[in-house]
Amino acid sequence: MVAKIEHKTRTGCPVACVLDIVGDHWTLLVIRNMMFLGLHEYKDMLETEEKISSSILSNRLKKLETDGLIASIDHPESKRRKLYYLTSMGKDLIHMMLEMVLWANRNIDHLLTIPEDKLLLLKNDPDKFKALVLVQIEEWEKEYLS
Amino acid sequence: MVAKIEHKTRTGCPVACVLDIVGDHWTLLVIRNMMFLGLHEYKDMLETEEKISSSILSNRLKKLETDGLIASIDHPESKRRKLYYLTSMGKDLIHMMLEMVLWANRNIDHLLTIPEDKLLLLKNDPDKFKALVLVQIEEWEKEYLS
DNA sequence: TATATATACTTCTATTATAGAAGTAATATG
DNA sequence: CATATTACTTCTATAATAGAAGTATATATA
Repeated sequence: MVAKIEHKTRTGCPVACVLDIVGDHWTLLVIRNMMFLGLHEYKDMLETEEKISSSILSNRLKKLETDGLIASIDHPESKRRKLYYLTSMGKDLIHMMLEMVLWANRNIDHLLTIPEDKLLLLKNDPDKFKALVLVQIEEWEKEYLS
Repeated sequence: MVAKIEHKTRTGCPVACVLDIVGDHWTLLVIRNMMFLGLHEYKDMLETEEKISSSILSNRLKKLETDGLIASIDHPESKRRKLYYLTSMGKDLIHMMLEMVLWANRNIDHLLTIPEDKLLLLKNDPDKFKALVLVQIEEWEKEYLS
């Protein structure tokens, strides 16, 4: 039996509910770290180019865990390290994340600096891109989650 | 010739860029007002159930206009009223918005209070749902934008 | 014409969130 | 045993937010 997770939401509007969970400057970047950059550790997320502050990262990881989008385990090689990973709820954000990226590609192309080939695959075959991302996640899971 | 709009973004990561434009508690609710609720006036947006404050609404409408996601005209019937509407860039957010709603439907269903029939259409035929939303927007445009 | 009201804001203030620096406790490495 | 690494927490200055109140202009009503 799984305890029902409590979210505080402003209203029952799905847009408002989603924003109450991931609607801030940092939460979706943490998700990006795990989903697209394959990061699983605190120290690695601290070092991403957006320079998230230690307190915010800690705070967001906790909220994401409380909200059920991520989970964590001890690193098998060290007790002082933790591994964070996406739950099915977190992984399911891939569709929304991809639409964000595609919107950016269509509308603010000039601001982006991701590699051309990645962008092309994303654009021409978003489903394949999703599948590739999910395969990478699964491979990590096979290795670290028994 | 159209002036290039300047956005300040943390980095060239598409996720970070999109978050710099719409990544806060209120911006996407304003978009929702215009996209799904068919609202076009300040006063109507003030009265939505999330109870946005006047200063935040004003602030977000300005930022959205600066960022090129919405535009505004005087109300044809009254000079003291303004009509806000989505630009093509704003309308193009529909794909992302829909994925947000679908994620909510799949993962936090118990928190939502939108009508069952709307949810069913959304779920079973998201493309039709999108088309309907866009048709409504186009009808408004035909009436108010020459 | 004078007065009241509507609309789209702006201003003010208290509270909350954020960023950045520094500190801490537990573990691991040399 | 000394030093370093990791995952935080704590502190503080700055910025953002919410809510109440005020303002300017346009329109409606007596």
